[in-house]
Amino acid sequence: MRYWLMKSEPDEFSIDDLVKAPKRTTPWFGVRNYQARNFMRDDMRVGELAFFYHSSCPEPGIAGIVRVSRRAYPDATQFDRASPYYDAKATPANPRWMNVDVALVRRTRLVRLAELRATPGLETMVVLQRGSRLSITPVTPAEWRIVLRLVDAAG
DNA sequence: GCCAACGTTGGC
DNA sequence: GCCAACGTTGGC
Repeated sequence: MRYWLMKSEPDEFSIDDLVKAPKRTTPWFGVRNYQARNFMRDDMRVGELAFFYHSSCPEPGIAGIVRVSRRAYPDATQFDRASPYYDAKATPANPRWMNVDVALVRRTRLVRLAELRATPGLETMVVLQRGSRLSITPVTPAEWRIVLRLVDAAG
């Protein structure tokens, strides 16, 4: 049982979009980085929990908690010529990109990046490392507990 | 808009 | 297989 952090640009898909989504569930489509894909394809299991992180926006930070609700399967957008995520080298017989589905556990208060950085015990959290750009990163159980306390604190 | 950091591409 | 050039990410 592992923990994760998953980045999304709120302009593209925000925690509020997930709240409004059918069954409060979404495919985590559009990942076009092999390392992040491999985490979904090889490691993420139904029931595992992840922080939903807003990136590339005025207030980056953790905005919610989600649960993996379906194991990885081919990302439909790679076959869609109209999609910005279309990949000409991918075919249904030979898909290149995969996604899991995630379901909302709960929206949380926004735990800002600066707050994460200032919190003892999170110094080695992958997402906080210099130059870290990976859109899906593992979170250790210890980090998960620390961030959960932050999430539930008054702020 | 800037730019550091990183990933990918492609010539050789 | 190397590595320079280029493109992308993402905080600021």
